[in-house]
Amino acid sequence: MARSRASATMKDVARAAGVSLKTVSNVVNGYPYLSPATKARVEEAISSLGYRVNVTARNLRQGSTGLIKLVVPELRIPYFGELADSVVEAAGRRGLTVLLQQHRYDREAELGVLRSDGGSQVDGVLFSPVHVGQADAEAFRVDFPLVILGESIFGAPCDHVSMRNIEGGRAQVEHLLGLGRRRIAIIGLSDVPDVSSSRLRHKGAVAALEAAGVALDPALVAGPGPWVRPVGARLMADLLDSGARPDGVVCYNDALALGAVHELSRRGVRVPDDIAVIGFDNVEETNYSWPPISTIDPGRETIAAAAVAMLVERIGLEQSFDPSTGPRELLVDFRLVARQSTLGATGG
Amino acid sequence: MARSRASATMKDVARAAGVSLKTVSNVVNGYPYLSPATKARVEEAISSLGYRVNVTARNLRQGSTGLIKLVVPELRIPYFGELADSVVEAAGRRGLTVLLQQHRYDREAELGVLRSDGGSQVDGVLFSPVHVGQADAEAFRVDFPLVILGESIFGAPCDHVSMRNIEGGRAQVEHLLGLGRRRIAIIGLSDVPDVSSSRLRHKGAVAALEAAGVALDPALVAGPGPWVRPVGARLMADLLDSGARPDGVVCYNDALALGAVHELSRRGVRVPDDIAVIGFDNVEETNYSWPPISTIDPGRETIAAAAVAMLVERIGLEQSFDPSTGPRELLVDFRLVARQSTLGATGG
DNA sequence: TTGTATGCGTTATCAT
DNA sequence: ATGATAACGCATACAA
Repeated sequence: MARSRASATMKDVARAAGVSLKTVSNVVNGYPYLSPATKARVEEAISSLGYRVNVTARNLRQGSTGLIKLVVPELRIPYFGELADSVVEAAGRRGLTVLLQQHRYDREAELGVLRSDGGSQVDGVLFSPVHVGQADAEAFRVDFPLVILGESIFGAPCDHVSMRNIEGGRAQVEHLLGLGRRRIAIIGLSDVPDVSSSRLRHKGAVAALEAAGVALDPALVAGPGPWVRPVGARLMADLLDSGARPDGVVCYNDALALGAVHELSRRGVRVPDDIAVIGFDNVEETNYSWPPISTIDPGRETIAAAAVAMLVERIGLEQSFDPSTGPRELLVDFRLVARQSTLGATGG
Repeated sequence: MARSRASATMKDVARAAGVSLKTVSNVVNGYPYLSPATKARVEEAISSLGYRVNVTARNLRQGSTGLIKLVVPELRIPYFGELADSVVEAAGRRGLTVLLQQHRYDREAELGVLRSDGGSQVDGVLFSPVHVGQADAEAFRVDFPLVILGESIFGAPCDHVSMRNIEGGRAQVEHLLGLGRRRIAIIGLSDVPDVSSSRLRHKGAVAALEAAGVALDPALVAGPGPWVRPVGARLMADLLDSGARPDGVVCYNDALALGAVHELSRRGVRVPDDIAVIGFDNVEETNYSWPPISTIDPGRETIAAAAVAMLVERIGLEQSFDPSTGPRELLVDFRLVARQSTLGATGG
């Protein structure tokens, strides 16, 4: 028997079961006050007709979609792949489905997210911006639920989940200093003047050096450039070619660290014997590179769960939440993960 | 002035502009035959009211959502992160938005995708199954547009895009043989009896060995286990601990290869001098590990674009496509990417 | 070139 | 416990 292409509606089910539309709706939505007989009859009709609720119609009627949008630079960057994984997971636990968008570091694309139609078709948006920042604060005043993820835009007129970037940068440097390194190079300093992850981490790093009375050699600071592996490799190469001889390298993300370690290995420079390297993000890959790379774990799952929780409150799915609450800022704690790229062989 | 929370509808715009609903609709949808005056008046009203089309209502009316669903094991696996990236990109080029779902290798979750409501709220589904395969062929007979991605289920009652797994496995082995390796180990042989990537790649690998008259030592075949880095490391360790002394290792995906190389490096085994290693997938990470790992490039972008194109045809967005077309199977070409894990240092 | 009327499939408000 | 009927916001025959 050929399956009919157009699917059955509630009306069809109602007719087949000899009940009204409302009754079918009641059955479908688990309304408790139903006579077992009617319920059975309706369920019978549903399965025999292969009826499924039309989610779009339900959405129209209820004014919500059960969808949230996640906007990241690009999924092929391991950090964002892992972040998306955690967000999809956290959203799923709350019955929400995630719709994905990539902005590929394009400022216009990022601004588009904040335009009024950026929230259409979804109940809310999680946004991980790169080139839209402090200077655009007002653009974040949108009329749909929005939570900023991972970037630090202070005083933005919307909720915001991030990690303690300053303290993270400080911890990176303190770790190397604690291991006796003194000629510390830095890879990943951005040239954007506002409050980016890069500037914050750098702020912490500089503070740690100053606190220890160690001078930061400007010749040992490399950047800017996208935070991807090839750039890490190139910046490391440039440093070495310029005659710089660091004994420790702080990279402001793991991709840069992976590129840097790659370049060092290629040149036969021993890590960490000659140069210790520490990254930032704790992507899975750092644990399986050789040597495994020390890094800062920003608590990706915690960030994702917190961001989804905040968004859910803004959407209005939590009774206990006061909608007049002002913009909130949550800074998640991190931890330093020490591996062989700084510690050396550990009696494997 | 406080922005009203409930957004304006076409009716509001029509009233404000002193025209009918239909006219507003015409303006919004770019209907060409409009007097410039009316058009201007409507646009004025639209912007002053901050009107945005209600996508849900439009979807209900038009019977489609502009959404497709991508189901993968998990996004934190680099291969699937990169695949999702390409799918989102390809979908975007066709005006479709991607909704994400993870099945985390859970068979029930995979079967759920194929249940009748798996396609609700979306126009079509791209599905990358793992534990649902040949034996479940009939389950793939669903009443929504569906394209299987990357897994080889032959004769399934739906479209299917994959790569030439058998030839890929053969190419891996031939590459090692061509470099003079004879004691070839294999990592990643699955124990599922049906047509999985693993079995197909293995089939090609075995064929290549036989064709060359090289015996495959059963003691050199490792598996099963999830295709992730720690498993690659463990299987490599087990091989070495068992006293096996391969001079080449074929891994059926890159994560296994990365784990294996990691373990070899940890033990001070030289790659490729002592043991050459080749992976499969060409994830970006293989190019930045040390040494860079030779691999098979399955043409991820091509696969994604082809899968989206097929899905678009099934959805009915292509006039030229005959909807009565039977299930199609597309095998994308691959290429071998030779790097230092098999070639050795190349005069860096 | 523009307006009127109807329906997409569902849920909600009243009834009974 | 169930039914009749009216929205939700939009697009489209059809009419003018």
